[in-house]
Amino acid sequence: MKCKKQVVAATMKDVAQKANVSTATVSRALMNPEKVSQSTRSKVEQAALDVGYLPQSMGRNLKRNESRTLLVIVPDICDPFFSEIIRGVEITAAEHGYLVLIGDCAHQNQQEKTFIDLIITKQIDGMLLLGSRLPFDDGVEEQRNLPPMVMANEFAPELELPTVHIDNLTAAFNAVNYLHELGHQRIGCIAGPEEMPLCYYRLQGYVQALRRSGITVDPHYIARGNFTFEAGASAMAQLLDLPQPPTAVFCHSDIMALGALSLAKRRGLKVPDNLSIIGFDNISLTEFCDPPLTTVSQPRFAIGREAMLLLLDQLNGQSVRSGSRLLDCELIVRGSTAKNKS
Amino acid sequence: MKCKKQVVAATMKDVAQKANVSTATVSRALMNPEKVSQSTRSKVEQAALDVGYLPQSMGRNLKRNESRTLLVIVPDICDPFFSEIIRGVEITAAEHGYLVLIGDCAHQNQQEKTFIDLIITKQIDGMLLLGSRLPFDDGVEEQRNLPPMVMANEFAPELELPTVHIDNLTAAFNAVNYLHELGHQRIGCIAGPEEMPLCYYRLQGYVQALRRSGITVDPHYIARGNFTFEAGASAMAQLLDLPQPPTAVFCHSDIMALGALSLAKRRGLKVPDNLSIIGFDNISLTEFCDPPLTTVSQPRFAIGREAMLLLLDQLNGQSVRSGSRLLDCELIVRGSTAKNKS
DNA sequence: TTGTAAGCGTTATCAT
DNA sequence: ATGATAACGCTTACAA
Repeated sequence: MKCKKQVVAATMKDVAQKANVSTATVSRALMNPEKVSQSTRSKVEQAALDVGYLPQSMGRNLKRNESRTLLVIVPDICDPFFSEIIRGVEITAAEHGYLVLIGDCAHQNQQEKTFIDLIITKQIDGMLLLGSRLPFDDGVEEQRNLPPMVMANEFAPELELPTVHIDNLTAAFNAVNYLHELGHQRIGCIAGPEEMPLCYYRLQGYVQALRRSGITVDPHYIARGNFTFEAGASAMAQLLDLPQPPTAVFCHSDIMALGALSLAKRRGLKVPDNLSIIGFDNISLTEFCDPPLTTVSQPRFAIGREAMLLLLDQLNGQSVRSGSRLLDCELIVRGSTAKNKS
Repeated sequence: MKCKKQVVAATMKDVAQKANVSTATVSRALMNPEKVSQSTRSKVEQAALDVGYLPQSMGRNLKRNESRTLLVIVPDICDPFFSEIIRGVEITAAEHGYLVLIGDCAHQNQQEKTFIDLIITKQIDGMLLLGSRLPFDDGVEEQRNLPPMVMANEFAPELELPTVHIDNLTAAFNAVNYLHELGHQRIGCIAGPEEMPLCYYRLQGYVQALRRSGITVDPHYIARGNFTFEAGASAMAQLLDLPQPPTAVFCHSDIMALGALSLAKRRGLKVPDNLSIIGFDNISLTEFCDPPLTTVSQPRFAIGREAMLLLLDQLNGQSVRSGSRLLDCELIVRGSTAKNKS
């Protein structure tokens, strides 16, 4: 029996014919079962089953003027930090019948224009931002009305978006404080770019922890890097070249911490014996490197999930949950930190 | 001037009114400019510009019975190996006006059912498989007619799909041969699951390289793991427990190689002095670990791009390019391999 | 060359 | 409780 009766997907008309009712009734029976009689309901349900009917989204979406698709803007899809957030986002979206498009900002090819077009052409109902900037020119949002948006992981006060985030300041504070408890006095910081709000908070945490410990903050002990391995290495070099190099370093990301670790080793330093290093994010790399990295773990899956829930709330017109969600994070102590022996 | 004239996106009707023509003419002027007079064309173009018109995909798609959206099935979105493939896929798709949905198979939540539903409900026009299996029960594809598909990275001969891949056998052969050239005679293999065609080829490459070198293949030197760090470690343990443990190991993936590396270190072995290790994939981790891993590099971005091009060809009804595409890969020699000193 | 009208698959309004 | 009908935005015969 090779021939297929039904080459194309079943439509509502098919169900209607099979059940001897109108398409309107089919729609009601399936959407608002309480609005049809018991008998027709089961008649329709049976017919739908028989022909293998599933509502075709394009017709429905056109009528409802929605796409049931969301866009998540990712600064760099190849950065492992974002993978698990994305998974949280997608699973949660799927649970609520939404599809998710990934907007990768790292490459030029995904032009800014593309994203705004997705909005104008009604291909997305909402956006989830994992970076701190809108993925198109400022000012555009004044001309166009933007769809519901939520920000996760980063901050952009001027956008006034619901946000899912950790307490970066406290996390950094605790990390640096841990180094101080280990007896370190000269503690450096390898920070991310100034323009990232994230980094501002983490730097403040660093500063406050030092102050709290009665240590004077020396700007020379603060090096900047752009979240790459190489930047971490050269920032570390910069710190080690100081007359009194730090005995411990707090980094704004694991990748930079790994770069710092690598350079320290190249210079013949033993980690953690001569130098303690703390990273941030707890990407899987940190378990496997040598020594394994002490770092701050963020609940990445939960960040994705909560952000999506916030977005779904907006789409459903519910009062925006609570504005924002603060999630817990945790200092994971591994082998890259030790008591100060200098 | 805060009030917005146009709260909703401009439709073709708006353009038609502005240009004093019918919507049909607008459609023609924009789609088939040669079918309208010079004057009306510019009139329409101007009007479209004025109202900021972009075709709304839902209307168009409904009419054309397509979604301009593709689905890429990823075995595990958190496996860094796939990230860059996905980037190649997305950029190429965007260049051709297609959107890409990511189907992550790793978690249960993304039920198999979901994927087949995307097909039935016409939400996707085609699929790109990064694993060797269809993401739903066998047999289903006999009842439903599946959309155009392309496979990348893996193999499934029975599906008879156009495929983008490297020559796994030769790559493995060269890697193992390199170990032999370094003087190693007892060469182990940490292989992936038997049911992955990929692993069959890599194992064959291992076997053929040994034979070619006149080395008898000892099945005890072949350990299996499921592509996780832990599996790599326990496979390594198994090999080291042999009466005559190998002096070099070829691994089917970097992650397993890192597991092996970690265990070897825990047992007090020096890599590469006492043991050489080769991985597969060249994920970014391999540059940063200690020692950096010798591995086989795959052109991941190109794999994604070529696969997408193949899929687009099918969608355009062009004769499927060439059936399949074979891409080059390369042995990257780093610090985890050295001359046999035993 | 251009306009009219039908249709894609749904849902919503209005009768019945 | 149900059915006819119009509508969402776009494309395309067919007519003019």
